[in-house]
Amino acid sequence: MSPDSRKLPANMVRKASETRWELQKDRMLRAAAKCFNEKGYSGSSLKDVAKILGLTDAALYYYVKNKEELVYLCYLRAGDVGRETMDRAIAEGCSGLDIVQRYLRYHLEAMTGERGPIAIMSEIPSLKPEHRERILEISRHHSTRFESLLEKGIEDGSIAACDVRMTGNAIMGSLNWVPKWFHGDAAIAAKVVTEFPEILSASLLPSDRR
Amino acid sequence: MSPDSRKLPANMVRKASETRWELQKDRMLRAAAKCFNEKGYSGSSLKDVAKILGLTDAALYYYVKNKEELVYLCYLRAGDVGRETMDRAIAEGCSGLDIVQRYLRYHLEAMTGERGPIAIMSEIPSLKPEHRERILEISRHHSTRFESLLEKGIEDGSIAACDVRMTGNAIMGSLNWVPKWFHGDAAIAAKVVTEFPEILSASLLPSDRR
DNA sequence: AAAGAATTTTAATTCGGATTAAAATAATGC
DNA sequence: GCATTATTTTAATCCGAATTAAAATTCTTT
Repeated sequence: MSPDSRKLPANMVRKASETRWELQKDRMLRAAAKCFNEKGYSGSSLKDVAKILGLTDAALYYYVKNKEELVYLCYLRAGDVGRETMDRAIAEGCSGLDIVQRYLRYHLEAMTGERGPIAIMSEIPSLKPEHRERILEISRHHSTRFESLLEKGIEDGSIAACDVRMTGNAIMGSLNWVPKWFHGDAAIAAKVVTEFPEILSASLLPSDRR
Repeated sequence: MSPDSRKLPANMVRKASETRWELQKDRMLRAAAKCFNEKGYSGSSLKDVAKILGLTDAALYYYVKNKEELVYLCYLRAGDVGRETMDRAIAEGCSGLDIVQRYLRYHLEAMTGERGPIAIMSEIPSLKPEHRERILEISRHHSTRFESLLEKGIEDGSIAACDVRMTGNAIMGSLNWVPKWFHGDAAIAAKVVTEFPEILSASLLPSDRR
């Protein structure tokens, strides 16, 4: 039985064993993300994921109910990273353009750094209905938020007028694809983080800021 | 037995039945591309693909040896489209920038138009070794070609100096992702074709051309 | 309309990988 | 060190989807 399904005395503080469980689970989600990014959801066996962790496939069931939940959690985690990096960009940035560029940088730092690998949400249709709806909602919400950043920039004059839908798709598509070709090289990570925000935001610059 | 494995008298001209076979096979590859893009390679059953064609799963074996060959052919086809559109851009364009923009437009026209859907090469690792090597080679070659277009542009002054590797990754990533969210709407297709080349090539413009 | 070829279906068979239950090992609190 | 809980493994079982072979249907040609 997994430790979080244990009954705890109401006033008891959770301790080490649970932290370990969470740490292991997070390691597992990152291992899974790596596999899924490389070989796809159904193309990755639980044995593949377990091997990265030095475990047996059956051991994974101590952390998740089944494989579908494993992807779901990977996608949730990816959604968290997207939301958090955007939150931070909004908190720290000033103009619309500045926020967009910060968001791109923060998200790229997360993807290529400590928190990576992060799962590409490329097989949402494989999720069971409730999970699929949940992830779709998160995904749509993130896109919408990004588009409103663009609108904000257009209003404050930091971003040139554009079709925010298309521009959003173009920029986010490039971002989403990064985990497909980035495989952990630190030197490349540094380049990605500095170059990508510039490249991807170039089309946003109003003529007087170029 | 499939018609092209028949022995034909050396001077005999191939005719209708074979054309039909090829047409059906092409329909099948497009149906498969659609499934694979949506649900991934292993996530799509042959039954899924067959259903789109109004066939039974077993019927597909009249056209391909097995499922792996089906993906392989989808990827080959995607490679053809990439190569052809780039060929055409090179033949018709003048400056490096012009060629890049044409390539993007032609490729997007193909993806969103008659020739689509085109498979995203996202599960190359699932291919068997020979096929995988072949596709990797095609894929790498295409990237390299694109990067040399960027270099040509930098030399002829139509493109600003940049890291062609990163810039190539950024642009091609966005392009590769299009089939993930584009699902055949003609009005959107038109927008994609006109907007994307501009958005994606914005970072290439030298300061005097902005 | 009959013969032969092309195409598809029906009805197995096969196989890998997900899942489960019970047992074994490791860790922790007392 | 003992008892209890946490974690992992072993050893099945189960199931769906790929594949195959033979039969049925459809198409072409004459």
